[in-house]
Amino acid sequence: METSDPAIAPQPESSVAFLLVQLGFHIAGLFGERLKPLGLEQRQAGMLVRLTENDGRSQQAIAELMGVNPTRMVFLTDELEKLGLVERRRNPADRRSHALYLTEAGTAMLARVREVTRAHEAAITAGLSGAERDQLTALLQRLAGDQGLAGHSLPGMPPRHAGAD
Amino acid sequence: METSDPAIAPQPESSVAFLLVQLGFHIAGLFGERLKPLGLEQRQAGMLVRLTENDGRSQQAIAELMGVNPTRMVFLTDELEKLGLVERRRNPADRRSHALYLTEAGTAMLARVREVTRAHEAAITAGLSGAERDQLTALLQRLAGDQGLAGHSLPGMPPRHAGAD
DNA sequence: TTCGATAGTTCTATCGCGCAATGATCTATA
DNA sequence: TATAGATCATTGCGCGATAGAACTATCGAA
Repeated sequence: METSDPAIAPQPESSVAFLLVQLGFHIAGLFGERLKPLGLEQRQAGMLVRLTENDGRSQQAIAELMGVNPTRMVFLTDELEKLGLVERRRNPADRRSHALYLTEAGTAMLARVREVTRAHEAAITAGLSGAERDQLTALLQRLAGDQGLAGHSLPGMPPRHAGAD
Repeated sequence: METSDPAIAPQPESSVAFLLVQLGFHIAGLFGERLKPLGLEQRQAGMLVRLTENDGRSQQAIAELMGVNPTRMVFLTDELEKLGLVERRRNPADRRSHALYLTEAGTAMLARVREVTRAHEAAITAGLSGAERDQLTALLQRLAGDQGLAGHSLPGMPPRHAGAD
């Protein structure tokens, strides 16, 4: 414990926790910026991703997957439907529920989202070597595992970002 | 680039950016939880920390340091003053401005905040060896530097956290 | 003294969010 | 078949956080 004893490291800048929070918020905001040219918010993009993996599930099922309130899900779906990216269809087996499907435009948009995501990741890790990237990924995954974070639960992305200057 | 080619890593769970966002939000929320027994929010605690380093500066100066709106600063200062942790004093040289000072209670509270911060950091990094912690810190600092993040700009902490079940 | 600039405060509009109530529909049971 | 309770989606309402505009007091300069 002599290498980095937290008891003598009161500088928040050298704290893992602080750095993670700072980077997390910054990167989330940055991703929002990168998404703007596509006319999407983070949540909307996230929903598109969830949808491909779960095409045809009910709104509530998707909402649960995303960890969002059913009420919000209505609004979120409204927006994506208005954009023509998602389609509500009555489930003939249970006409209470709306099954959600990606439209063709939605699939195309998802491809663009994936491209943005790739560019985003590349920009973030541009300063690292491949080995460092792997190292970092492994460490972060360890932390995430320790904290009981499953891969699919996004707690909450900031809707907008002030610009962080 | 054969070790972790982003072009063939579409799984967001293995993305550095995604992990950082996920961890950042989770850890910020967790810190908020740890702060609750003290009766403080993250922003308030953050302001106490900023204040020790800048005792006697004007509200606006502190606001700028923290990257918050002057309007918010008024409210923030109000709260801390109501709690008896911070004191507004008129600056005799310029009676428009309010110089901010930590009270004795504020200094005591700051010590508790630091203790919580230490425990928080320890809990986050409990699963890492000292060497790994150093490695991770170095990598994160590199990223933060690459992103142009100065040590003092907290873009925005979430006021509360749903619990993330 | 008078004028423009500045620090802090207050007021107000906006936005995101969750809870509760509602209508439609399903399932179970008599 | 008919009725009761549960479930899905939707809508309405209010709360809390926030930023921008307007206001007051004070400063510095002409």
